[in-house]
Amino acid sequence: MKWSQTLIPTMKETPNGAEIPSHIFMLRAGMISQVMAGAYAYLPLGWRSLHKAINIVRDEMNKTGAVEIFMTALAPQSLYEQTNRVEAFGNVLIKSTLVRGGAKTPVVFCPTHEEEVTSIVSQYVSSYRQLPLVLYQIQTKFRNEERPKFGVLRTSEFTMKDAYSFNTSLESLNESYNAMYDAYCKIFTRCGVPYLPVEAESGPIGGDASHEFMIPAANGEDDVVYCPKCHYAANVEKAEIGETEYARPADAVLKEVAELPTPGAHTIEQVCKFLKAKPKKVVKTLIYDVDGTPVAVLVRGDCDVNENKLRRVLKAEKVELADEKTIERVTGAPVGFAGPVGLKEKVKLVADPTIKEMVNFIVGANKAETHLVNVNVDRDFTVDVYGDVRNAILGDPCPHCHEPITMENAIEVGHVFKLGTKYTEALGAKYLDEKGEQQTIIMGCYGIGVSRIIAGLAETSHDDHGIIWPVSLAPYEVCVCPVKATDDAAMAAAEKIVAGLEAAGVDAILDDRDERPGVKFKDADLIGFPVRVTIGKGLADGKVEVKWRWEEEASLVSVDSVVDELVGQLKEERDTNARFYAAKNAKKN
RNA sequence: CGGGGCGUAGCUCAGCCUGGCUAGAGCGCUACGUUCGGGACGUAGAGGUCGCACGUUCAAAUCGUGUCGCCCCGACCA
Repeated sequence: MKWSQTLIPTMKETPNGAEIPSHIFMLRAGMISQVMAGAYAYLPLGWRSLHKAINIVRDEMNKTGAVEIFMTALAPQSLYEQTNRVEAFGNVLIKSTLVRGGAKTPVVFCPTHEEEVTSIVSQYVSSYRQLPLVLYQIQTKFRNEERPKFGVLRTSEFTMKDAYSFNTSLESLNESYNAMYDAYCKIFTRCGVPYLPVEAESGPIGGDASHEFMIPAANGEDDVVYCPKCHYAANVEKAEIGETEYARPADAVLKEVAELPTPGAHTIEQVCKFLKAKPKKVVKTLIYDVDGTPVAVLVRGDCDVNENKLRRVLKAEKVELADEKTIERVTGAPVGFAGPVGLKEKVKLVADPTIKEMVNFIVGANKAETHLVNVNVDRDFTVDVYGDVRNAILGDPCPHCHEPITMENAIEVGHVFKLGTKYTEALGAKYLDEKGEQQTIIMGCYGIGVSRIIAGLAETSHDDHGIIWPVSLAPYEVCVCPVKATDDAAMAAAEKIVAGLEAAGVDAILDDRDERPGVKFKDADLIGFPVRVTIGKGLADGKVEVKWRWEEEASLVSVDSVVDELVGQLKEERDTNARFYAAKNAKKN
């Protein structure tokens, strides 16, 4: 391919609005173009890279025995009503109406395909002999994000690989799950992205066990808990906190409770500012509605309540923050001044055990514009239930080895779930077993945000000059760059090299632009082609220059052997990313 | 949906506060010439309903109101 015949609109300056490396470089390298908030068109280079990721995903899926299908992006809303997910998805679901003649059909843009695939399977699978079956597709998903951001990392429309396993037993489900888990590890390794599988909440999709695949990155939106000693890793939403004995220091002096006016201070931040205290000295009291009954939940000021954990601790169905009315009724005060001491209405007190070791802390007074100081648990109030009801924070004990955990930001790129029978039950996907008895199919589902792999790579693999693509995802593997476009001998040599590479199945691009060398080099670095072959003065001696993007030094290679040499090196690199990873590790040390 | 910022040429921005000549710069683009190993230079050009609407005014890119769009923080989110 000749540079002059494709469309590569590189930019010298950072477009207004791009703030994180992946967004900045993908725009500047001319890979993507914004259409509206949360929607990007892939230009030739971006599309090529996305396609390579898709092919790697497809290859590994096929190797597991999964079978590719292609479902519709548009589905009747009624399908989602059967599983109650129109309500569950809420505003995330993009709805529309088809008008045909006088008839109107409500439809949705599919945010995922459990319903559709299950409906298909229920139609055509009826015997245990047809199972297990794993179907997958690679397709555009639509989710109305309330706040799309960070370029291609969070969009309303994105490319996803979604796979669904249909099993007859939990053992079979585990096999499918493990096969997917292993395939995901291979996929991310082949794509050159760092990844960390972590334990995860299964969220509104439902089901039991689940793991997320995370790319550790400073701009990631998820927080991951990691134990450096035993390697326990979990999403902060899920991470358990190791059990520890919390107790007040033996020499603690408990002061007298005092009531202090705190006008206008109804958030932790405001209270702290007002009383000149740290959030660690405050205990937050949140009133929750737990299956219709109000419950007070206590955590330290710098911690967040985790509703999933709370639900499990209380063995409840539904947990949500109580409304204003309930809070006022329970506390006798407006929102923001709730405290455990002297609640107007007797409610259950649930607390994080961390508060046991707190001395003379601050709580709301259940009275407008007032807080209590020097409050101590057991002396001033008693807790009904202690439990792990908050998100882990840096330094909490690991649930397995009790070492202090670390936290990092990460980008979610994959998620595997054991779904169970939630969808097959709702949509009547059943089969007859060996005994001729009717059974409900057991399901698993497995997703990869393919477009996020590309953004995640750019986010984790770049330098000041631009992106550093591994061979496996690079839009072109080799950029052949004659220093002078007007030099006929150089151009002829370049064309021959490109033709040779292409004939051997290497993706090569010829920078045939009549630009000054500096411009070409800068563009090549910005886009991040793994190999640049420079044809300049050395050609007189029969030499060209081969420079790998992530290596400092270029090497001189004979113009006659450069094609063979590169074909060999690239073949190996495509499969292993060995040079790429070696350079990354070298940089780390 | 709350808070903040921005909207002037393909891109990055100045001009707006304090209204007034033909609305500017750099990059990019076109032509010609000189250059040619890390974003060259000269000359000549093309390119703009100043996001949109209404209002104030003799006069609006500039002031006011409204609206739309984009970005960031928060809430939200398989």
